[in-house]
Amino acid sequence: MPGGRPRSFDADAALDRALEVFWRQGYEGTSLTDLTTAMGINKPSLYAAFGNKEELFGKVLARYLDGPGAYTAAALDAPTGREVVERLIHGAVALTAGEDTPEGCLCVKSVHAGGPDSHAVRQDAVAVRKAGEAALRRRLEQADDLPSHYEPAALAALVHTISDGIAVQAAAGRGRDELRQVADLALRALLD
Amino acid sequence: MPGGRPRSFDADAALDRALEVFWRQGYEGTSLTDLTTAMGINKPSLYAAFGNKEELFGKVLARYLDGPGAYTAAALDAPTGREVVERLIHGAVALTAGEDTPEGCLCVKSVHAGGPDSHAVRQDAVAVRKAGEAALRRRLEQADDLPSHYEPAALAALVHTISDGIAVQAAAGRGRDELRQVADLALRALLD
DNA sequence: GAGATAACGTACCGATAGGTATAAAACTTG
DNA sequence: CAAGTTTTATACCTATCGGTACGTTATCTC
Repeated sequence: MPGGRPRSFDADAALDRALEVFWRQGYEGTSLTDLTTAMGINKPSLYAAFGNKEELFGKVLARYLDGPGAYTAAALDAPTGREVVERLIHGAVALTAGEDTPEGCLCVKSVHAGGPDSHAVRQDAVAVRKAGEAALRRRLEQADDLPSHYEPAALAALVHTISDGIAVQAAAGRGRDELRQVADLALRALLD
Repeated sequence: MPGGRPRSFDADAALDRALEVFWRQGYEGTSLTDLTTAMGINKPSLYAAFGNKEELFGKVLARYLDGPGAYTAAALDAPTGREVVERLIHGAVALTAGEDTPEGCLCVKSVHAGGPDSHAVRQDAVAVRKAGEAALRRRLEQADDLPSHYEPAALAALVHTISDGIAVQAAAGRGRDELRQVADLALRALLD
């Protein structure tokens, strides 16, 4: 009883194209025409496969976390607390100033979508960020190699903050090499 | 020979209203209707007094730097390098998590306007940021009380990065009290 | 008070926003 | 091959976008 015309595009590949557009231009700066052009499909196909713009963004955000942003979860598997922090900070540079991807961080960009129609999108981004920081805090609670004056929650917040700063710097055009120096200096200040 | 009907609104006050809207909603998230409503004037008056949306934003950005953002220049007058850094970081918290102003930083938000029509605005914000950091670097070059392993340029970049991170955190909803703790912890890591 | 000047309010402009109705096309199942 | 199903492409919808033409109103100068 199924049947029907098969779709002529790869949904995952199309989602990746949508990710790149949203990542580069932000939610508000991206039109449906931008999306359909980049994805190589037309609007009815987009709506049938992904829902409206807001829902598509939700799926793109999930893919972002699962792909380019996966380092944040992976970093928590490092053996020591210091190494967790190092991986997060270096990972932020690699992500936000990567050579084959747009500059900046999709999540940070989305937090700054302030228009009336972007409320849900901003909330999504905020929720993702909060969950990530909570996971980092829990991981740091189990580390015993960090300078003793750090409370895990406070250190998690600070690492998150520095990571955000790196994303802004990348979005504002600072290059990868310079950004790596900033990251190394931050790590020395934090961990030495 | 002058004459003519006098304008029925205070241009400076209107600019302040425009500032608040842009600050809260970002450049792309703000429509002319949002602006005229907040400013209490209609479109022809807006265009006659401030030019188009892009030019208005330029004037708003200048006013932002001269008003809420003036602490960045004022901080450079502090007697010691340490105090300069402290004022900048604490000032970032006060600015981005102030109780009577929108959360976040207009300049950081504007950097994240990624749409095709926002190119000039993003460039403006980037230029302002670059100038600010250069001024900070020059000030730090003349400080002799900072930990000796800091190069002024690198420290300026790191302080700027942390300041950006604070702005993102504020935009993402972290409250003032928590943010102050983050700032204090960052200062201890940087300067102790 | 008569002109000249400039800001005002309204009503409008083309372009584009996000989103959909409709019908042709491409497949699976019987 | 015919029926049923789903995707495709085109063409269109309303609302709003940034921006402006135009006639009215208020002021200054003479």
